[in-house]
Amino acid sequence: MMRQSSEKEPLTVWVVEDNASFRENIAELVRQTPGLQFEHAFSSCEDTLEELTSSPFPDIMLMDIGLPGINGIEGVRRVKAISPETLVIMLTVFDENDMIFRAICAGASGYLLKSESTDRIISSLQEVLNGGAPMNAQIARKVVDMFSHLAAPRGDYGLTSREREILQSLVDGLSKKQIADKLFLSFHTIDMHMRGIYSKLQVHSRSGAVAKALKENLL
Amino acid sequence: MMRQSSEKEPLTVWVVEDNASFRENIAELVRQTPGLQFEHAFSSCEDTLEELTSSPFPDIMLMDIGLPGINGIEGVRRVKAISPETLVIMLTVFDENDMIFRAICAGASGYLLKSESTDRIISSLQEVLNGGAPMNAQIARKVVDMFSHLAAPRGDYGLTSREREILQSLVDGLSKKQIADKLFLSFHTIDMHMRGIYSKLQVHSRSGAVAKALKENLL
DNA sequence: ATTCAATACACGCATTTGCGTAATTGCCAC
DNA sequence: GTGGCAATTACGCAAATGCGTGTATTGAAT
Repeated sequence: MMRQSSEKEPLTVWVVEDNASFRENIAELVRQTPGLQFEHAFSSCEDTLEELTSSPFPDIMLMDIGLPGINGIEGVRRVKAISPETLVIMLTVFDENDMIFRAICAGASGYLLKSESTDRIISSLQEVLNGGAPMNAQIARKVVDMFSHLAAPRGDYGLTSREREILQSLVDGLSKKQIADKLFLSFHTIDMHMRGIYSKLQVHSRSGAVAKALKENLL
Repeated sequence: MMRQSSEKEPLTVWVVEDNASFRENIAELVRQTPGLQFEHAFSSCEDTLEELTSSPFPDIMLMDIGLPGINGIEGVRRVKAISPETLVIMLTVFDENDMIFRAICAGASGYLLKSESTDRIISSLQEVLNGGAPMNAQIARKVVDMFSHLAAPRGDYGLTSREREILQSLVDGLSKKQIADKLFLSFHTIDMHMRGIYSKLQVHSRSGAVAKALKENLL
């Protein structure tokens, strides 16, 4: 974070985009911006990954999603695998939910539409370096919505705190005896509590309980 | 979304904030903004929820996180439960990871620091109505980072397809005998495969295997 | 041709589990 | 002050599990 303050050198930027004119537009834009140093432009992930084996890693990469061959999603994943410090901003014509989700999961730090103004694209480079995650408002909302939908509603089966504690130990793979030792309780007590857990969760085995606990995150 | 274009009436805004002076600041700010109609200010979630039972629901709510009694997180949850259409923007002095996460999961559409400029706060109201998710750059990044960490990289332990098939049955809570019947195999064969699963996953019990399978979603 | 991994089946045994049944203690509410 | 409830300890037993050890077939890799 705040990389620009700790380094004097200009920030290096690579561009990965198969459309030649758009690629040149961006490149020119970066060249004209003080503090940024345009280094390479590629038309494919393959070329980019190749270059990564022999060049110093760039600080920022602007990457199209709809690339021929290795697409942008897989591209970010591979780039981040080689150079985790490189911040990748995805560029796309679509604002399709699934793509955004996958790009972010693959390690992208920002997600912009190609229709954004050039000013916005340049300012997003600053933003990402300052620890931000440039994305347009609608995309930000989708991310937030996905997050809240993804967050399981934590089903409550009326487990007591003791039972939750033991359930956690089950998830950790402990046997009744081990749990008893850990909690300074008798083997029989643990056995008893597990019966309570089983009946409340409506399962008949530890694996069933563990599965239910993790699937509906009850801990 | 895009509510302002479909409705002529000014957008109603409620403010929930225990600090009296900050509350009045915001209220005044809203009053002075054309197109927004300040309706109520409350110092607690309890009062707010009470009012929701008798008043028409507001379009937007600005809510402090650090409230006495019912806190902001629980507050959003309850407000959204009563009025899902109301867009809630959280206000906070802290930018603590866990809080952001919980607020978003509870249904907040935006997350701003109290240190933001008043201009920013007003513009965020427009932003949220336009389908955005106003949050400062650092917070956006944290959300994105949480997302990517949350997306399990589907660890591969070199399980064979047969082993994955059996692992799935374990997650479903079947016993060795049941799995054997289901797959038309001998009990012993299942036993054998489970040993393979255990050694590859480095666990020593079915619950351990189930936990690992679900935590790192291996299926 | 031979090694290797995956698949399949088998015996034995110590340990663990799931469950029926039962009793005691502490605490909170009515 | 008593009834209810969570938490605790307890015995016994059939069933299931985890694991050491062994054999055999198949297809892919070397």
